[in-house]
Order: sequence, then structure tokens, then C-alpha cells
Amino acid sequence: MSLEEVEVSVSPMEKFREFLLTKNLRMTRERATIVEEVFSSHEHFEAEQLVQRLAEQRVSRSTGYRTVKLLEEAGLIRKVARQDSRDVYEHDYGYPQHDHLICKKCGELIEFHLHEIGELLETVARKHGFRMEGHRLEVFGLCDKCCRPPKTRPKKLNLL
Amino acid sequence: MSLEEVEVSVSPMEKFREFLLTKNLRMTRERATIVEEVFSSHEHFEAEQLVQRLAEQRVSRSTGYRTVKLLEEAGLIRKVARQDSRDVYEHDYGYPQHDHLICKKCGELIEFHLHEIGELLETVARKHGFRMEGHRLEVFGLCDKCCRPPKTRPKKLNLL
DNA sequence: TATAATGTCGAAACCCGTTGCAAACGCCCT
DNA sequence: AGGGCGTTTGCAACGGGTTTCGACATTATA
Repeated sequence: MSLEEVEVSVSPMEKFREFLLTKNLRMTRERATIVEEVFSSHEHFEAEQLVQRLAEQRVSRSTGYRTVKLLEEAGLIRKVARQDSRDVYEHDYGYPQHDHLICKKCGELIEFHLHEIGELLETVARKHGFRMEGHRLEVFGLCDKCCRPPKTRPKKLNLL
Repeated sequence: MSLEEVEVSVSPMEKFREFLLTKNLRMTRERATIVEEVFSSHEHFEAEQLVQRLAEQRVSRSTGYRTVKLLEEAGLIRKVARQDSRDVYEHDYGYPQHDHLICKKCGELIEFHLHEIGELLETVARKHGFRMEGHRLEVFGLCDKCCRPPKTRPKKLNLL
């Protein structure tokens, strides 16, 4: 679930086709399959998971990874974190800018948005003559569930 | 204590020894070698580079990587980015909090500090019952050198 | 001091992601 | 339809980083 929907005029598939066109690349069966798969759900996903699901649809490992990179370049998805040495992506196109609180224990990703951050970064970038294109902000710590006391015996507290 | 430097009462080596103690781990020849090597210069470094230098000092690949993780856990170093699928680290202990502008083209890392960010994040985290332990903020784009026009033919502009 | 328990190490295997390459494909041209 | 040419694909190999495993070292137990 996300913060708020954003107006989307064309489908991801169409958007990707346009992107490919501008780079003189082709929309193939494999690439179409991958876009379908990626946008069939709005959850975060790990590249490796995706690639494995793709294997069942006659799309190879390398094509999977290659296309994920293209989707990122096209602005359809973005890499939000790296968990247990696996890359985690989420939809970017059609969704509002946000960042994440990441629980070190259970891995939960909590979305938040602070519009001040974009402005602050823009200012800093300008001061350094840097042309900002985007950012990734990962906040590490413990989510409320995980930072409560252990509770080793959650049930049958006083039944015996 | 000045703005740039942060008060450091004990050496990284000592700090690490304390950390190991709290986890019932031991300070060995290999771990000492690694701390020496890591803190012999204040520059950013890539794990792989380090591990290769360590090979010359009779420290294995696995021990190198394992100890880098321990150093991170101990708060002595932190991972600041991932470039070309290689992890980049820098000293954390004894250095003030900061983040980076990262040039997509040449890979330059430009440090900056915005104290507002810490406060903003603290507020957001509290709102979600999240116990924040740290963050990593990577700002992507082009540094001033790389975003100036291509200049493919730097010389002889109008000589012919 | 003997014995068990815990830590540590290096080698090799493994995992995720990338890349080089040859064969296959898509697309335009005639 | 057939030829030409750049693109795409899958395979296999590679690279960085992690994990497993057996041998060894250190500490605790007694």
C-alpha cells in the first residue's frame, strides 16, 4: 500500500515501449513478459525472486537482470535497498516520491515522505554545482514490533 | 571540541577491542592487522581493495570480509555506497555525520552535512514507533565537471 | 592437567548479479 | 522472398561477497 496515487496517463507497458523507442531498442516477447510480471503486483520485490519466477516463463536469468536495469533506467522502478545482499526494487512510475525506514531485525520496510528533504538536497546540490537526479535514503533501526522486549513466551502466560 | 573533529578518547584499535569484549570475541593477530590497515588512511575504501592488500599480510579473503562486517557493527566504519557492485566504506568513529553526492559518471563522492536531516528523520521515526539507529543517504546525479557540455573537441575550435 | 566448550581460520562452495560471445531474431531494403 | 545488419537472447564464465566446513587455537570446567 502506498501514500497516494498519482495521475498516470499511459500504462507501464506503453511507457516502457516509448523509452525503448528513444533508445532504438525493441519491445520483445521477453521484455513484455517481464513488464507484466513486475507490474502484476504493487509490492516491493527482490530481483532474484523475479528472475526465478521468470524462468518459468522462458525468460533467462541474464535477460531478467538486464531488463530490470532497463526498467530502472526508464524510471519505471527504482532500487530502494539491499537486504541480505539482495537488491530490493519497487515501482516508481505513477507513485509518489518516498523513502523507507528499514527494520534490521525483521526487514520490514515502512514508507514515509518528507517533502523538506528534496528541497534541502536541491539546495546542497546547487551549492556544489551538482546536478541532482535522485536520491536513495535508507533509515536503519528497529520497528516497533522488534524493539519491544523479547517476549519469549507469548502465549499461555498463566494457564498452567 | 571543534565542528569538524569529534572527540576521540580511545584509538580505533582500543574501541574495537572493547566491542569484541562485549560480544565475547577475541582480538587476534588477523583482526589487529585489519584495523591497522583500515585506519592507516582516512580515505574511502573498497572492501575488495582492502582484502587484496590484506592477502599480502597473511589474512584470508573470508577473514577480511568477516572483520569488515564486525568493524561496521562496531560503528568504526560505515558503508557509504555501492559503486559498480562494489561496496565503499569510510571511517565512522571519530568523524562527524555526513552524507554524499555521488556522480553517476565519474563516481566522485562529495561529502556534505545537513543537521536538519537527522532531526527530521528522528521525528518521522518516532511517529512510527521506530527506533532509528542510523541512515544512509545517497544523492545521485552529475558533478559539476561531468555535467558541463561534452567538449568533445577541446582544442582547435575554429582553426580550420 | 585433562576435557569440554567456544572461537577462529582458510579453503572451497555457494549466491547474486554482470559480461563476453555466438547464434538467433527483428526489421528494413530491394 | 532473400540479404544485410544491428539487437536480443541464452549460455557459460566471471567477480564480489557470504557461508559452510573441518582443523586448530583459546578459554572455561573440574
